Amino acid sequence: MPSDTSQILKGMSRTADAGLVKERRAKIVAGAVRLFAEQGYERTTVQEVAREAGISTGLVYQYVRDKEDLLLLSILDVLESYATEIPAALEGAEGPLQRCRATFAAYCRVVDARREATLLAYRSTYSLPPERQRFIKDAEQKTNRLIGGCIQDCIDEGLFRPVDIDLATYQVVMYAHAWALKHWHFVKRTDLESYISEGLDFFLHALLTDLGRKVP
Amino acid sequence: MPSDTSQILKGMSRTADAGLVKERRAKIVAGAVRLFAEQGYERTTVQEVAREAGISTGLVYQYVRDKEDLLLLSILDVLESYATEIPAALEGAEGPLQRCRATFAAYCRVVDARREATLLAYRSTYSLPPERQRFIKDAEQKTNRLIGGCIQDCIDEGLFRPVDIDLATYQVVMYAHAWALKHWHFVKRTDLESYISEGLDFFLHALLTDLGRKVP
Amino acid sequence: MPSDTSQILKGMSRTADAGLVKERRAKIVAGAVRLFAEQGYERTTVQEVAREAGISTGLVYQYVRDKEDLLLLSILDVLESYATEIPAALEGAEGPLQRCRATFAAYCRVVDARREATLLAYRSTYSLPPERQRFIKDAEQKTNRLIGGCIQDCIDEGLFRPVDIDLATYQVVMYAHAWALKHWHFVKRTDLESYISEGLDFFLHALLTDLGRKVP
Amino acid sequence: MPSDTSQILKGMSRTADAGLVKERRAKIVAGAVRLFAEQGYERTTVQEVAREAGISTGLVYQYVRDKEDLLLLSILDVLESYATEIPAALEGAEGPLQRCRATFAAYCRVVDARREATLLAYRSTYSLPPERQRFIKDAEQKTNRLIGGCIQDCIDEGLFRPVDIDLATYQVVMYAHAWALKHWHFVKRTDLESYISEGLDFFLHALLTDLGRKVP
DNA sequence: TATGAATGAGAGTTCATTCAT
DNA sequence: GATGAATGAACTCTCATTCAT
Repeated sequence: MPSDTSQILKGMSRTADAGLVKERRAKIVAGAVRLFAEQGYERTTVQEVAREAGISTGLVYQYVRDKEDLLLLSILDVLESYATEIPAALEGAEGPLQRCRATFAAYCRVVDARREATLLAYRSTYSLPPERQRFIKDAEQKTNRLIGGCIQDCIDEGLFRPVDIDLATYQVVMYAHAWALKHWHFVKRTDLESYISEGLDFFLHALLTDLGRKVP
Repeated sequence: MPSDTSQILKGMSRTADAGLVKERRAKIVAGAVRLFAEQGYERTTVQEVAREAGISTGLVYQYVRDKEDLLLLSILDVLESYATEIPAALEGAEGPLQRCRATFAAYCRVVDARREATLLAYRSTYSLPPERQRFIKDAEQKTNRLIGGCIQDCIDEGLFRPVDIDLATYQVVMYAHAWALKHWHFVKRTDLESYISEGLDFFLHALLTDLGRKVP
Repeated sequence: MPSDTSQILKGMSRTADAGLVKERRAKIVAGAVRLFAEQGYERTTVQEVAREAGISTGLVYQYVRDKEDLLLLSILDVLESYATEIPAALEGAEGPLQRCRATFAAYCRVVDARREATLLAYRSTYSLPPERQRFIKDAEQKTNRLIGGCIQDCIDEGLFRPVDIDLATYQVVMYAHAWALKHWHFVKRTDLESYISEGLDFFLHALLTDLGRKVP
Repeated sequence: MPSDTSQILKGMSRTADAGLVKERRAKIVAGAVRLFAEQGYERTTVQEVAREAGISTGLVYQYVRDKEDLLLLSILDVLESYATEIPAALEGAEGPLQRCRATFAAYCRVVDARREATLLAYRSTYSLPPERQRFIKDAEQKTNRLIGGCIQDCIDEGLFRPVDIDLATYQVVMYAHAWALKHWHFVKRTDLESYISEGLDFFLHALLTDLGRKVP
């Protein structure tokens, strides 16, 4: 997460005890994500979030300044899970190509695991003031750099054509996000693992220099 | 657009004069799209839409049953421009590959032309009741079939690998949509025409059977 | 109708032709009575009244100043039918007792014929300004005097006990009105003719001086 | 009151504390009855009801789901006072005839005490959906059975002629209600106590088998 | 800390009435 | 005379936020 996240978070709460703050906030945000994803941000009331978290309405405002804060926290929560789980999936992967494949698959899997929340980020980021939108976009970029790094490595080793890293990265990102964005369509046609392997196939055909040896 | 669109639209207005209804509605929807795209659906008031259209609040309800109707009309307006402009761009394109390229470029250009409105569709479709969401998704599918048809033709002629049409279609769709969804990012790096040509390059590398001859 | 009804009515219309005014107004009021009775005065829109009368909204205001005027006219319409039909029913009735019986029955029958409209008068008179309420009450009194007259005659001839005319009159009035006011109840138990004869029986038992001879 | 009243009432409030709910609701309804009776249901705004109760507009909706609920509660409030006060007036009355007289008088007195509210019930019941209208009519029937019981007893003991209980009951009911419905007329002519005794006289003359001994 | 009753501004929607045609 | 599109005030209901307890 960007270095000033904690700064932002700090300003939100009126409570001293840092441990309790973190724990409570996690509980509140978990409920908020679920409700916002299900019903939309604007249609969800702070009362509902409080009930979902098992606390009183007023107490929510001890951990959050605004309903808007709740949204920011919810979206950051999703992005954070990307930033945590993708690197985790890379452990044990050897060689740039393997790391690339693993990243691709990992991204798709996180999106699948947090499908509704991913949609939330797409739908509701714009409900935040510009400054906070930028904050979220920065967080997204951080994950993107993980992917870009893998692709760069493959190019450096001559495995991939020398394409524009940025565009290739977004091919991966959008493919993963599409699993959430167009899930209503894909769910009727395929399953996650096929989606991943077909996507990888497409991606590698587009980039590999020596198809014959590496795709299969 | 699905055959029963007119049915849905008809039920919305309380005014008899069909010509006036169409004209006024166009004016109202134009403003609504702009405002919804700018501020979000929920944050935009019907009063604002009325003011933007230069009419009174009450009059809006002569042409629309609901604020929700306003949203449906706004989203359909975008999808309709896809369905109109993509086929138009195909005129004069000869041969499946040329048609494929033309479609790809056309889609990106429509999305660019209606960038904000495309975002609106992504953000706010979920604010509609399920039945109407389906209606929108159907409209989207219709455009997708245009793309799928081109790809199928290329496969039939042996130009493309025999990939899953559906997935390849969504590669195109998502690439075009990404120009709107991630515009905040791309705008700093590239322009529409480069975006299109680089995307096509990626897409064709992934699908063409005989790269040497056809890509460059 | 009271002598100044025409004065009131005159002020309502902006149209010169007295014949047309009367005819149109009758059509408008007929629809208004039906709609007001069915849905209530406040829930009925002037637009609906216009549609029911087969004319445009604006035209209603040529024959009526106000929506309120529409209500006044509607209620007067009911009272007028009382004032017309009750005397009509007395024709041919001979002797005070026969006239009393005829009046009693006639009132019940008019109420039955205009049941919904009678309810309208009960429900909505209070929606009018005090002055107009008084106007309606005066109209009602006129009918009441018809009844009072019959009772007085019976007393004068020694057929009835010398009771308070006013109270006895209201016994009749309320009994007739009850057929409308409590119709939801009576309709399950009896029919109009039984209702009338049982009511008469009760009434005559209460008033006749010589029961043995006259009731059966 | 019907056994499921509490069920209906329960669903109306969003506040847990049952004691507070009851107290507040009583305050709100008291004001609502006054205002509805004075100005009519449709003409009274929820804001006015709130102001009358000394609370904010929003708070009204913590104790009531709808403006319509407010009306239902208001009407039930009147009927409830009938159901409470009439039996109370019977205490100490001995013998069927005395009980009958007491009931008659009690009903007239409750109507007098809640005259405006009685009118409200007559005027505005139809503003409720059919199901709730039935609910109110049921409540009314309960009171009517009290009256019917007294009359039946008098018949059983040979004091009254064997008339139709139902019709005799409604004679009483309508006479009492008439004190409210036609108060604008009676108030100029008589007072409550005379109204009661003259009404009783009429009623007993109509029903008693042995007039000579019991009326005076 | 924690509660949840209380606030009140603000949104969507309706409809009596007008007036240009 | 006749139309019906247009107006905009007014009403019901919601909900983020506060604060006495």
